[in-house]
Amino acid sequence: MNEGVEWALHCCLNLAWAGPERAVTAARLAAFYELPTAYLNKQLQALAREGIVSSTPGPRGGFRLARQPEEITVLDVVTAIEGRDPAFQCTHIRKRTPNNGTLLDDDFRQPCLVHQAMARADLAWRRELAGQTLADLKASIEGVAPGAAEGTRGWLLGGGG
Amino acid sequence: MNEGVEWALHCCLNLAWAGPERAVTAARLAAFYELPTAYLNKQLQALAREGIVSSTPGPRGGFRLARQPEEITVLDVVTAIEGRDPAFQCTHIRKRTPNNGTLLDDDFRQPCLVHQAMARADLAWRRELAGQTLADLKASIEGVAPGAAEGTRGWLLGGGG
DNA sequence: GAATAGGTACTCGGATAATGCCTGTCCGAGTCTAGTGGG
DNA sequence: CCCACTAGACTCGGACAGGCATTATCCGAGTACCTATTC
Repeated sequence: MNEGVEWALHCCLNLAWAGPERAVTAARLAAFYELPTAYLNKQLQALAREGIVSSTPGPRGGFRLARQPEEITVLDVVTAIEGRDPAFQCTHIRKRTPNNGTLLDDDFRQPCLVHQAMARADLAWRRELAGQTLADLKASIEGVAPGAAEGTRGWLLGGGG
Repeated sequence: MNEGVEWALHCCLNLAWAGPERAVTAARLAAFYELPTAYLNKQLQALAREGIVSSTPGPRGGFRLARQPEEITVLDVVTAIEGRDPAFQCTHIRKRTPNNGTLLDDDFRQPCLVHQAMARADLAWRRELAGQTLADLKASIEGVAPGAAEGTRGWLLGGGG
């Protein structure tokens, strides 16, 4: 799985803590985790394309959450980075079997059951991710780390290095 | 996800249909789906290392299932090919945050909640795959394609091309 | 003093290289078989 | 006729290149701000 997924999730949480008033630049988000700025910017662009964050250019520009944290699921962030395709790609090798005369032609009217089995697992994975919003994650973290919210917000918006 | 997963699953099913009496060569399994023989052999080696199939060298050699289909889950096959590592790798960027004085040190005694969220999804995925055995899959296919069992066995063991 | 035009600095955005993993291939080690010669 | 030996062929097994996606980077388009000038 793409490494940017982890970056995107943490950055979205940070943007949630930063609040919607002011935008946070990619450089500042990258500095927070010592990540390569330009590459993180690429991930943020992907989030912007999917309407998860909104970007504003120019001075005082940067990124902010485009929706409320309650309206953004973890799945949204993951699919924005990874794309919509499921991990398991059925290449239909089953249909390349020899002598379809022996194997009934009717066999191939049915969907590939191997594909179905993998699709079920993929669905369970997506369902689990879709069941958690950024707000849930944010609340959980604040529960175990009360200082995280204000501390992160202060560092991102303040001038501190 | 590795393309070999699809190959391995179909090949394991074919080995189940072929039965334990005679081994099936990698070349024959590859010919069944028009796959590159040497590369499929590589995947079968991975299955052999994990004890899912057993290999016998020499003439009349080849591969056969090492266990009963009831004792092989889809997850077993997937992890044999893909490895045991979960798709999401937590690189702990959270621990690289600046000024740990401001952010409470206690924060970092807790496990990363982003990681936990992804791990829960991974667990759901694995649980779904572990819930299905090769025997289940085999029975489902035989249900919709009654000729598959005998047809496949005949092609694999017989001399037909 | 206030408004405006211009310049400047800053930000995102997409186009462009470098790296690592997956894909694909090859040849060698080991083993069973078949044939051959001898008892 | 039966057995042992030898040669052969066949199979897996791991070591060796190629292609593509991910990683990383750079420069250009656009915008807001600041400054200087003019009314």
